[in-house]
Amino acid sequence: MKNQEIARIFSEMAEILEIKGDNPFKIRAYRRAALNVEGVTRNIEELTREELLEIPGVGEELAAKIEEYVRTGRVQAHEKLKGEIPAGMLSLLAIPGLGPKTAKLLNERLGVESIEALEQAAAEHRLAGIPGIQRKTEENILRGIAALKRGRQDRQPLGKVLPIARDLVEQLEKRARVGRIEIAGSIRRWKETVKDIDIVATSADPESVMAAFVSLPQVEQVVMHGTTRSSVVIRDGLQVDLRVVEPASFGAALAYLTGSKGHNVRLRDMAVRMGLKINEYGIFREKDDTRLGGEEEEDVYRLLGLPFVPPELREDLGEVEAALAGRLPRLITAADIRGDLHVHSRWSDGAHTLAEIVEAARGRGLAYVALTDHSKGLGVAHGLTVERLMEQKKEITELNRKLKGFRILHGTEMDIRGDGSLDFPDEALRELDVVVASIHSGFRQSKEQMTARITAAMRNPYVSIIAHPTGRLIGERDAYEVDLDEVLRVARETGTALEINAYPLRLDLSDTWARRARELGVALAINTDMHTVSQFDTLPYGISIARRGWLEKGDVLNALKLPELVKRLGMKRKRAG
DNA sequence: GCCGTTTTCGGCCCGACTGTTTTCAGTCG
Repeated sequence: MKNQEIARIFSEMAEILEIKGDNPFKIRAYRRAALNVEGVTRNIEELTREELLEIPGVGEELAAKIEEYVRTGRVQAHEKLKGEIPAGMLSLLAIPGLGPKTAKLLNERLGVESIEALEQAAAEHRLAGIPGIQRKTEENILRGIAALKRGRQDRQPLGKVLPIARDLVEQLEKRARVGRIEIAGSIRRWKETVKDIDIVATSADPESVMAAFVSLPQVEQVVMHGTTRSSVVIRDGLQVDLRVVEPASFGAALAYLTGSKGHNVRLRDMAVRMGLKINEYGIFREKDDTRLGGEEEEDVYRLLGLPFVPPELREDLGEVEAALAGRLPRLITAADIRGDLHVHSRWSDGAHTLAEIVEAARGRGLAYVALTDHSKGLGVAHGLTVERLMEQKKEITELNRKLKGFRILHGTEMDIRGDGSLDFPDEALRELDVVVASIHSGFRQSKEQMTARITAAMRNPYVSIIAHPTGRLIGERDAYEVDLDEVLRVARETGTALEINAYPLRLDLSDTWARRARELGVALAINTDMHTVSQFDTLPYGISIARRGWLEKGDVLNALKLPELVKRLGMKRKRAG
């Protein structure tokens, strides 16, 4: 997939155009196209000209550039632009607070082309005195460079940031007189990684809230301290933005701060065409500035004639069009999930007994779990031999006999071995209700080998689900090379489901691939892969990925009631004869 | 460069904060 590379080229072109001082709307067009190309779920190389033009923000010109890149591996206009600015100048834009205008100015006046050269010039106070630059700007640039060098992490996993954000909200509620308060931004959209924390609140005394905010104990640096808006950097290098508005503006501010930027631009654009104006204070009639709404987020959508768009969909990836056409999906919710099809017990490397797992699952409203302990190939995890698998079956049968309104399905998380063979023979698999198969070794194999291993497993009539299909650990380990287009094709062909793993560092399939799977009619299972009962509580992360992938209840295997699930699992075996 | 129940040309989302300025440009979200 060249989607990412093309997106990077377009956004680099936007940056160069910005430095050159080109038409701002043209720059915005490149940015928007870059964002949307990145979000395209299909392999962009396979799209026709007509399909390229359907990407929001891609017109004839940019479609031609995409085709040029697919064909030749480069974009001439991009090469030409790169030649028009000094090499290295783009790197300066990575410094927070330093934009294209200043980068250009510094380059013209001092000839700096690298962060190191700029740092030295600033340290020698050669910046102050350039028109528009005084001592403070010089200090800010040095601070920005220092922050960059500290390895200001670009994006951090949602699973790490969400608890921190919730804690901040709790502390603000305790220390300041806030009315309504909510986490906004990409956290509220449940993006798998986030760059900063956005919080919006109401208060009768905004300035005191700001004062309390910038003096929270975990604050390391105050970036900005205004009367209604402040920014701080806390431990872990996370930036936190707080915005305080009047109660009448809470909904509008929440919508604005939730974004995404692309989504907001679309809404505001629609508003302008309707003679309305949207900002973070409300939605107004343009001609006389009358406020029409804004206390609730729903106001914004209602006044545009749209149904409420759930935050998870607000990425400008077709949700505005779908809302206009009345075709928004009825997204799956936590209440729809009836079971968990990927669960480990003490039989392999889990921490709990079957009874403890059942109790925890029931306590969370689930009606079934599939016990899927590891297979023998995974020695480090005490994988089960066929003999122990059959012993386990006895225990499950016993326990099921005593249970009312809950069922343990017998399964396995079977290792797909390095050579592509499976860890259990069909005679053993036949005895199980659910077979989850996954890769645990040979992560460095070629794309062809990986794809062949997974598709071979899917062609086994007993394999029900492929777990964590890309093997990634966000921020720790990249996904292995695998042709997911081919995996999806074979999944559809064989009737195999794919997993959305709810473990916050996994979350694969990812949102965009889940959406593609749904479009192809491939079933998904949202599983926790739990090893301790507390990990049942990661389910919301998996559900959020499913929602970001536009999934409805009907797309998800473990939203089925038990009898339907059992029937569905049997279908693949029957088809295979 | 994109895009159209206002338009195929002429628009294109909107505001807070900072620093350097005396009314605004740059940056960010």
